[in-house]
Amino acid sequence: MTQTNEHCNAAETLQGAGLSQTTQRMAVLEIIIKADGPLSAADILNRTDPKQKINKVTIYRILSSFKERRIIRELPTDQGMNLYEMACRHNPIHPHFYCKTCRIMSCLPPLTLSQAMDWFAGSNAFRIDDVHVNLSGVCRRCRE
Amino acid sequence: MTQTNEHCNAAETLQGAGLSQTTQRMAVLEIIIKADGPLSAADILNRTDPKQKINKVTIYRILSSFKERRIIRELPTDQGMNLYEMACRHNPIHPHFYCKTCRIMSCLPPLTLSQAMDWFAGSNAFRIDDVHVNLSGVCRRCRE
DNA sequence: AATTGGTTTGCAATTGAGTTGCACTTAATG
DNA sequence: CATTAAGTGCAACTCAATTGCAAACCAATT
Ligand SMILES: [Mn+2]
Ligand SMILES: [Mn+2]
Ligand SMILES: [Zn+2]
Ligand SMILES: [Zn+2]
Repeated sequence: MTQTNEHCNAAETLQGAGLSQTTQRMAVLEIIIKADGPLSAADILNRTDPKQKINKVTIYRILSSFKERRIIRELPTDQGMNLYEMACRHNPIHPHFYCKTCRIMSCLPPLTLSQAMDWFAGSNAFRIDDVHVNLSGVCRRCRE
Repeated sequence: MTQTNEHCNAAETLQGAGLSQTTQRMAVLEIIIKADGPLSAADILNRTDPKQKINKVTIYRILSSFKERRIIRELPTDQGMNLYEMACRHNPIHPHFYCKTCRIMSCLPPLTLSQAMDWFAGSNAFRIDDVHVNLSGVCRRCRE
């Protein structure tokens, strides 16, 4: 239910993605690696060293380039903002649970939809109000 | 791949949900029922009768109350806006495909995740870049 | 019919996440 | 070091969605 990405190394990850190793990128990546759940851009800003605060715009640009290079995944919420988590081999794609009250997104174990249904039927950990399954990419018409 | 909700009746639906039958609510609901895919608030506004244009705020409030009463489902996109579709018995919950190029969201047949993987592996209809599975509701800690 | 009170709508102003333009700074390379 | 493309900070901006408030609507009484 929590991310187990303590194995990822920020410097190596940047190098592997062909991104130069700036202090801002290192700081943002280390915050995401250390996090025990998905973070918003504001969460990341709040966790930066107050002595060398990174500009909000820079954080958005870094997140955007990390996402593009598949270092992180972007998780849209119903609340009009995105959350981010590591997309490394230690953190395979999985469902999430977003609590509308405390606004915390929890990671769930990877399951098929039907397994998930069974699991939730027998679980009272969450009261599920909504299920969203969304794929995105480029449709056939737009590729030709 | 398209919605088959031609069976839903706007007036009955409002009555069943305990909502009074105003001209604005009827217009919005009929637009969503007739649509052949999920619509944004702006899409709905564009489809209202120009002679009796409904205010944008009213549309948001109507969508909000429909969502609350489970008449419609809200589908967040990566693009910072929500899409809406009928949540009636004729339109069971299912995955969606959002094309980042033409910005059209297509409805996909209901499948388990593993079925979906197989289906997509053999299909070249879409180039899938992202998969999001999100549940939301209220967590245990927030319920007690 | 007129009165009442609660609900719904319209308009203007506002919020807040995310973006853009441009000048300044920094990291990588020789 | 010196050069230069890449990265960053700041201010202004965009745009979906929200809020406050007054006017309009509607149903239920008098
Ligand atoms: Mn996760
Ligand atoms: Mn759909
Ligand atoms: Zn909670
Ligand atoms: Zn397309």
